[in-house]
Amino acid sequence: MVSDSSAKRLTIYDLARLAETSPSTVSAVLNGTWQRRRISKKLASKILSLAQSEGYSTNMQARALRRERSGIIGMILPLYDNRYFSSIAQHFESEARRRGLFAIVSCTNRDPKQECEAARMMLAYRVECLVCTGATDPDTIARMCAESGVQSINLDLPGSKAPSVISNNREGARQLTHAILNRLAEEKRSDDPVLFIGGRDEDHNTRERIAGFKQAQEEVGLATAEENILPCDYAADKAQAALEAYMRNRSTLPSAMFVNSTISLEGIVRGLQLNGYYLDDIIFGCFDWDPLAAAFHPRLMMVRQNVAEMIDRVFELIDTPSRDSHLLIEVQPEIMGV
Amino acid sequence: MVSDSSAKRLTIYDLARLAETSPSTVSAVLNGTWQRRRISKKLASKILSLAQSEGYSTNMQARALRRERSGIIGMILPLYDNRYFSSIAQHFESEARRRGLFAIVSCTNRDPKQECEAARMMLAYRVECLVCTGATDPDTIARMCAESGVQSINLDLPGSKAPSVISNNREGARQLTHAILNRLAEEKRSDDPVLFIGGRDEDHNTRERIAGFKQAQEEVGLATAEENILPCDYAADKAQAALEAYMRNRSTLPSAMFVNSTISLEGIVRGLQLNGYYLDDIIFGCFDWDPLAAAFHPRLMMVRQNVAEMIDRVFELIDTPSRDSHLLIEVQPEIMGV
DNA sequence: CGAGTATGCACAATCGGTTGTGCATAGCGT
DNA sequence: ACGCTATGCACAACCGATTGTGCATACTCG
Repeated sequence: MVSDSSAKRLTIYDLARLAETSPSTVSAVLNGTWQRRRISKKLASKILSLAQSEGYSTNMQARALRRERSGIIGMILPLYDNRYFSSIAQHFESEARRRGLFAIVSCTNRDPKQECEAARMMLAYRVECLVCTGATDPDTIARMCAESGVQSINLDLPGSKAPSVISNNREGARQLTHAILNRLAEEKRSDDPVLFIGGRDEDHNTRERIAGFKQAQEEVGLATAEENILPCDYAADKAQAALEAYMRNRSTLPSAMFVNSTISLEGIVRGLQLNGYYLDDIIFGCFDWDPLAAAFHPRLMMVRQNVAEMIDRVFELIDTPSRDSHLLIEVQPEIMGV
Repeated sequence: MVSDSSAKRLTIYDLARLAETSPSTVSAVLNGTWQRRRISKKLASKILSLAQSEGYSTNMQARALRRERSGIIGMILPLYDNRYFSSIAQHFESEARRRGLFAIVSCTNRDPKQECEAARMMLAYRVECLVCTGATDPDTIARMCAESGVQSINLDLPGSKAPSVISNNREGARQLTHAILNRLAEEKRSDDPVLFIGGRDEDHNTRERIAGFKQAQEEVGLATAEENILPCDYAADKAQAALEAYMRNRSTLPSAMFVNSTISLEGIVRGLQLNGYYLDDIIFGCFDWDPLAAAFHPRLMMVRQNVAEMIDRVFELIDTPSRDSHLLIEVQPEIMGV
């Protein structure tokens, strides 16, 4: 049984009684609008020090109700458990705080049902804006928001019913692939094909990354065999299984791999270790960034998405909303470890 | 400028008009208390289907105000960016959801000021309970909560003004140290000392882990030299610098290290790679768990704290609050990779 | 000294639900 | 036909803050 909050909390009515004034005056003082309302400095400071000493705290529910603004901004997120998403959550929170907004973040486990449920909750709490990160079905949520007259913004994965801020996946993948190819050339292994593994081919980001992967190879006069592209889903186990299946048809490891996420990388590395392969010679490019992984492997290059800038773009959209629901803002990621 | 929510949202008054009944009846129906209030089934279903079709959504601020219960439960957290804390946030959220509570989580960057500020915000939003995770100053927050009549619970790091749920750090460290010593014995390197590195010696968990570290060595008849204990703070750079300083006085790497967190591990691995050391022979025990890191290193053992059980214990305390502010519940972690 | 402005504050309506209470009407038993 | 209970709902008072408006009193100027 959750706290009975037996200790009744101080209200502006209590403060008014203590200061021998009216609730409206107290409210004006606490809001800083007292000069506009011509409250005397003397009374104002009396009320302020009373509020201080008595530990008054505004009831945000009452304020939200009356103002018809909750002061809350929401985000739904697939998971917290990688650097990319956790960094999104952190930047979002601190930027919201900077603006006097209260951020609430909900994890929805890449499950459309949970995404909807979370969005419904956030709308019930009257969020002023909902940022929809990596949603499997961003358009449904955008529609729900629109029906409630709430602004929504897609992040990481684009949608068609609200503006979207995403990484430039194609260009990032192109650069990462070039970095891989350069390494191969430096090590005189240019003849070996590069394997692309991880992600879902239905998802926009994976498709773009595959396009960038192919483009880079084309740019140096290489063809990309379809058998070397394995969008086996993100999960570690799936990637591990996909690589093992791939290896059943060949005798040697690929010299280089483009791995579509750290979670896929986990499965791949684990599988290779289990099968007794020596990892350090493999050139890895991973479209994701994890400094601990980067520390471990000498030939691991990683794409670090520019989360700070992405969140900045999101808040710019919040400040000056766009009517264009197809607006797509792409942010350039950075290649680490080249 | 955040959404003007120009599209006025439906209220129970609107629904009452549409259903030709009164707001109180609508409210009773939507709350499921209509049988108690002897509303006819016919009217009830009429209202329900109307609410459905019109997309009504309860204004939680209004409900919270009237009920004097927000339905919100809060958590403050140092960071999201490791597996332990992100998993805490996720479990907390899903358990809260299961109970019909709305979870809000705030990152406070291990900064006492931010912790206070976040707690103040949460109290202003009238959270029904505040879980204080890894707080640098849990007692201050516990006091703030107590003054507002709000229950608070410490997680991960204990406090003295509210019940605490933490890992059994000493026992976990003892077991991890034994695992390290066993590996050393298997590999005939028992004579080499084990280095303890990372964490802050002011913090309860680090002290306990050092105690467990010493205890395990004592149990097999080994003394622990103080010079082999380096609580250099958690940060990667600090750990890297501490190890480099340590190495200046010796010619060979330690055969085994007890690393106090993944963030410290990052600095250590990076430093060793930079200095050209071969990592795979080193036996690492890390008091923290990261499956990607575990995949990379063949001799890395990790302590996985039992987050699911810790969160269960937290909610048990919420269900049946304890008056004993010194209550300390310790949960056994698991050693991975032995 | 009287009209006009400035100063300092209080009143009361309102935001959208929730809930104790009360009032009709219908149904039932004798 | 009369009293009694049961049924079905509406009324109105909150919860705690915000804000448009209005009313005194004090001050200013001609």
